[in-house]
Amino acid sequence: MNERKLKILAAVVDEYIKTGEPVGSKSISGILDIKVSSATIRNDMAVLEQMGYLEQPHTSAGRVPTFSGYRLYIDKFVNPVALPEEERIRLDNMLEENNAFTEETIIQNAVTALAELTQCTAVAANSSPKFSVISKVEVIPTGKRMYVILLITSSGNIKNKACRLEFDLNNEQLEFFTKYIQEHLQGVSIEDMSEEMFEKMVAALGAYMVILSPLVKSIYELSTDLKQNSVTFSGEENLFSRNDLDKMEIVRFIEHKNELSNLLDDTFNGIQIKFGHENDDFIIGNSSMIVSKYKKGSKTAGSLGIIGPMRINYAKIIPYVEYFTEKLTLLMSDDVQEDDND
Amino acid sequence: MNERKLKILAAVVDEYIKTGEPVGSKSISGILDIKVSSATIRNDMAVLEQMGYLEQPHTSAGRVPTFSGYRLYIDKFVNPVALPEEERIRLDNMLEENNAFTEETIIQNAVTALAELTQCTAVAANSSPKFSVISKVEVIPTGKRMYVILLITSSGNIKNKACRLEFDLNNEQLEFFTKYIQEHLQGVSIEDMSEEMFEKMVAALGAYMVILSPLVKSIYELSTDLKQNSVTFSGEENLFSRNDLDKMEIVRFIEHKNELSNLLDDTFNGIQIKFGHENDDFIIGNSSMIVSKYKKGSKTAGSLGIIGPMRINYAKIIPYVEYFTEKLTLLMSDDVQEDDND
DNA sequence: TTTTAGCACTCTCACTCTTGGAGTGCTAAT
DNA sequence: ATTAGCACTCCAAGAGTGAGAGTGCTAAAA
Repeated sequence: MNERKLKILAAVVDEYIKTGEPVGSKSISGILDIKVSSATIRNDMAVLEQMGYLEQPHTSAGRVPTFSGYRLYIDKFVNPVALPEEERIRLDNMLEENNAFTEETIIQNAVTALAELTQCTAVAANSSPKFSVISKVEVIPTGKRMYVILLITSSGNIKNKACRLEFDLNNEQLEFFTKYIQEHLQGVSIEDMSEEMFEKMVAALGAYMVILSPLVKSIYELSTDLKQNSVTFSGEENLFSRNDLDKMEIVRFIEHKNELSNLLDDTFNGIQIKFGHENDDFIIGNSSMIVSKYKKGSKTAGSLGIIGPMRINYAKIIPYVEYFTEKLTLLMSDDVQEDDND
Repeated sequence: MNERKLKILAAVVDEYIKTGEPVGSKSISGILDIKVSSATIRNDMAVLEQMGYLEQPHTSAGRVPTFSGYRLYIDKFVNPVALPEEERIRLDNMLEENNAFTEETIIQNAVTALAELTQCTAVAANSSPKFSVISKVEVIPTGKRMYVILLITSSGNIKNKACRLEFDLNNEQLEFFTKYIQEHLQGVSIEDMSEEMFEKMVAALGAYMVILSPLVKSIYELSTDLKQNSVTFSGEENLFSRNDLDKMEIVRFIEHKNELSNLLDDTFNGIQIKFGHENDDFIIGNSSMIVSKYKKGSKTAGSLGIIGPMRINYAKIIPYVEYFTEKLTLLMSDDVQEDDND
């Protein structure tokens, strides 16, 4: 593998990203700055194919990059540049749209912005709620035997759930229960809320147990909601404008999209690029996923990224993903700080 | 138009619904109980074509029903039967899944169930929140300068919004404001909440105006959320399994799906069937929409229905849509009654 | 030893041509 | 009013064709 071969590989990838057509030796010789004949390039391309970086759709077609080809290209030739100041300001504004104060809304904004900027499908898997604590529990009567449970976390996540009881509670009962669960839940970390904990709470209710246990059950259900990694999407419609996907692949994606919360599992930091069907997978074929992680304090709190065609402008997209995840890490840490000050 | 022609039309529609292929005179003569030759049927079909009930994709193909053909077929031959008792019980259970006590969750269940039962895309446009009143307003401090506004309506709709102030409120201020908005909003109908009303409220805050107006603004935003007809979907993925749609049509649908809230505009009661591209439209071509309305008290509160291929099993689907809307009307009225007893 | 020109070879894509089948409309007989 | 018969139309699928793009190999040139 020499300098020229690398350059040829880069040229093939570049051209393929641009046109989507297999690239032939002749067009490369036109593109490359070093002047060698197409025959020389042909020889080099044959070697690159043997090395596994290129492949031919069929005998007399040009070459197309393989997974490893893309990888090498990205490693050697994509140097993500820092975004210019004005672009960063623009992105910051996008994150703040619609008075986004809570984690949920900030992430929603990030995903929406990313989808818009890249014209791809953007996705975020947020597990940050798990690391926060219950900051507020309220039980609000809303009608005949109807009660709303309200759970607010230190990260600004707000969840509610309606619950119907067998009997109406009198003021005393309601006050007792509210006080009871506030004492037991406020300040408790979401991660620590277990089924056993709620079972103990029910048991400790004593005489009130029968009447109040549905409320506890509702709270338990809310807490499992909070524990779940939430996966947020935007720009799913951009999948349709891609003509390298047939309907079946899109169905497959939509049906399995929630499995994308797995994208948190990998332990690497920094930008990661995954190709569809490269491993056993949850990504669509012919697609690549550019994703990075954000943290809350020292813990990984979630991932943010895009899913686009494999022939995508990596150099343009990577800085966006990087910037957004950095920013999210910052914003999440703000929250943490605020909790400490409380 | 005689008896036999009607039967032929019905047979054509039935067969076309079954196979999706244009239907020829020969296959009809095999299906029909009255024994006439294919030549006779050919003559009748030519007449039916002239009358506008059938059409030919091309000269030497069989016949396909037109819009009017479908209409006539539905009017004359689709007699929706009442669902058997056990089926109704099954549907009732589907509506109650996941402890659905609020309008929102019940409608969500109805849409999900309908999509599952019919393998189509189901949609509901609910404007019922407009007819309810605010039953509860709460302002809950959740952190440094952060407050959550909680709005609960008599129909069980629960909305919340986070809001960040310039300063922290002390207990006195918070209590004052909570009391103030509770007095002004609780019991007020959603329909009556106008921008002017909120402007007056801000003005009346006097000295507190500057500090508290962001809270009022958030409440105003929540109230406009409530006023919006919410459109709920389920089974959108079923669009993909249809092979009479290309990607462009699906994109068109997804991009315009929120305009479907218009489906409330028509004033008819009972089951309505609309065909795509028949009028100027928001429905996909080749599709039909089977929709009916549900009421709250005496007012139309929303619509529920499905969007499927034009060649759909009307006799099977219509009873479902009918039953669900009847049931929704019932459940909505329960709510109203409960309010009255309050 | 590396590069290049030349050439035969391969494969696809777009196009045309052909053919079989399904279905019709018309006519004349029942 | 119905039916059998027949010529006609049109589509869909398959077979065949040629142009074009690109390759690999060989032998000569650098």
